Amino acid sequence: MLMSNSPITLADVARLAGVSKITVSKTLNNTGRISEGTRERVLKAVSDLGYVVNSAARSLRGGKTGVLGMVIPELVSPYFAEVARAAADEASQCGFDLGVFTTSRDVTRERARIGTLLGGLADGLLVVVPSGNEKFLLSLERSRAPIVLINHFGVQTHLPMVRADSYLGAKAAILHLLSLGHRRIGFVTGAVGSSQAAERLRSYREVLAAQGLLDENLIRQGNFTQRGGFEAARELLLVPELPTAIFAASDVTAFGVIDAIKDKGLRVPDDISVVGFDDIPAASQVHPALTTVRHPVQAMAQAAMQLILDAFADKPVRDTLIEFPSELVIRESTKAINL
Amino acid sequence: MLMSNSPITLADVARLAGVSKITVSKTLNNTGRISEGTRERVLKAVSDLGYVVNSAARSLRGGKTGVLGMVIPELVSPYFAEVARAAADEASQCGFDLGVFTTSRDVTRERARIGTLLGGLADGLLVVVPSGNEKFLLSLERSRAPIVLINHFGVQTHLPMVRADSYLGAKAAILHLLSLGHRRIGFVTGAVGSSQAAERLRSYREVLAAQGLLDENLIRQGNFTQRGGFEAARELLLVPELPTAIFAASDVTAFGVIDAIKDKGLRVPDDISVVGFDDIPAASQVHPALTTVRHPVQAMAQAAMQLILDAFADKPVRDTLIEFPSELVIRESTKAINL
DNA sequence: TAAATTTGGGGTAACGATAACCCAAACAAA
DNA sequence: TTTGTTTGGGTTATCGTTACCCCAAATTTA
Repeated sequence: MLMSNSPITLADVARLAGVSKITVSKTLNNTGRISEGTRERVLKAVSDLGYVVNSAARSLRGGKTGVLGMVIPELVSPYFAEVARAAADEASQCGFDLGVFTTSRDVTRERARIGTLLGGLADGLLVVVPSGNEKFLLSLERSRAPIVLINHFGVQTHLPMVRADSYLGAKAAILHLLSLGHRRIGFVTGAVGSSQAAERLRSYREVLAAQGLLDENLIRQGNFTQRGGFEAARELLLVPELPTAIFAASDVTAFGVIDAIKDKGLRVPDDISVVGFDDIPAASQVHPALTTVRHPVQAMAQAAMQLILDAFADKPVRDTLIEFPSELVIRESTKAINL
Repeated sequence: MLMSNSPITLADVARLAGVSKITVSKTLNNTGRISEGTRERVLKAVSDLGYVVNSAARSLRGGKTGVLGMVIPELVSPYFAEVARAAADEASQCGFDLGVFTTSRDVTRERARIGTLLGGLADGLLVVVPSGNEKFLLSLERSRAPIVLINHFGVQTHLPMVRADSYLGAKAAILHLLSLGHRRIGFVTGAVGSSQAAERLRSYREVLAAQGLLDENLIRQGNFTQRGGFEAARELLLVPELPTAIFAASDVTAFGVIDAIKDKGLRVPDDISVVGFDDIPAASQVHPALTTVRHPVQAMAQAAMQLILDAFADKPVRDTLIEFPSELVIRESTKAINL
């Protein structure tokens, strides 16, 4: 158990066990026929030396590294963090490790990075792009390594995709509020340019318009941050006739909205009901617990993993699109309107 | 720009440019003497073919991959997410990409994974261990690749470490509350087993005891989650004589505490002041904005990166310990006691 | 003019692991 | 006894890149 300064290779193990490198390799990979005695000697040598395979060498030789890469826009966003967590869990289940990278603002650098990753470091890639960058996707499409897009909308591509519906989930949320008797329902949007945010707003507009309840004056611009939600709601609460419910384009936004409502001396849900979107972990931890629309991130992660595995098995995955419905989760922040 | 099914190598570029592989390599790495004309032809071929170096091969040859690994206990914790973000920013500044991995519950697997990472995939490692696992650290110490421990307390090790003080920061927070006139100060602890949580509690006890104000009955157990903070505070608010301030062992805990206070019909900070710890991004986004103790994660990330770079440059880094003071950030959740 | 230096570029080998192939010995079948 | 088959294991070549060394031509210096 000495601290050797040079890394231990197969050759070192082979020497100690008195066999050839191949025999060690075969033992560790369970390929080829090895006698029980030899196997034990090899395993002991491996353990004594603390040998671990050099992934670079294995990768170069054509094997897998056992590492998958994931690219997300940012780490500190609870939603992306949750998506990454689900993916990491799922990858782990399948015997892979997941390395999470954040996208670089610089597209050229991003391309280079993806190249690096795919050039032997990772066996495959899960990419979450907020609003698809065309060039970026094109360069991705040219890679021969498995790549799965998550929550991608917009720019056309042949890459396999997994995503969650936002439209129907938002519709369910609005219908829920309507069923509780709410007629004046406000909306705080997500970030400009986010396709998901656009879908949620579109759903809000269409459902309320169908009921003749759409009032554009009850819509305020948010940006997926808590402060954004706070500011937007504070403005919204300045209208002459207050809404009895507010639908926020994300849970984090909803937290800001709730802050603003409480700050004005009103109560949630007694005075104003609030619905969020995403069902991030914190949604069930706040008080009152947040009624929200859940994106089935676990199922998405599973599907994405399956696509990666399929690609490894040379099954065709191009042009695959798997879409999951989002689901209304009713908690404590919504309540029937008090007449 | 054809979509070739086999990856493009140096040889392909060399063929197209009419030079040898070595010339291409030298051109790309700026080593050796290359004429301007040749350089241009090579660069054009690289660009036409969309060539990117195979990191595995480069790593195997003894070079660097340009990728650093980071291991954190969990992705969804705002504090760890923030630490990871800071590290990724800093790595990016230094020309590295940072892959974030979450620790596996299984120590054996963890060892294997670290081995994989260090076996050619990553040039170095930043490790955040919540409570140091001895075996794990030992195996880390035997690696020849640069490793930096972040926020490590407890188990002895020779690995270079960067950490933030918790004791003095907590002391500053308590002194702040005392200066505002608070005499009954509650405390909601962090997770059992966390060395950071223990430090914060120790500080609370010692400072208050020195003033003769320590009341063990005002201490409740939390677990670094919002719900934990909520439950703990709800219990705490059942004591006959209410505290006028509550110190929470983390910002997330503080959010739960605030929820509980508001839920009881009291106001923050008018009735009860609240102080958190960590200064996660959300702390400044909530309303009222949270008074808290900031861990200088950016500075820590910078220092950690510097240690990695030093190690690359063969400077001695063993047994280095860089500790940063934490800093009180006064916002809106604390207020002078109203008599 | 001859010798020394610079410039531009190529050849070879090696990093560590493993797939494909090969080869002895031992055993069974004919 | 001869032939066929299994068992256990080693040889060779290769993945893509780059450090080290070498060589030819061009240029400078003596």
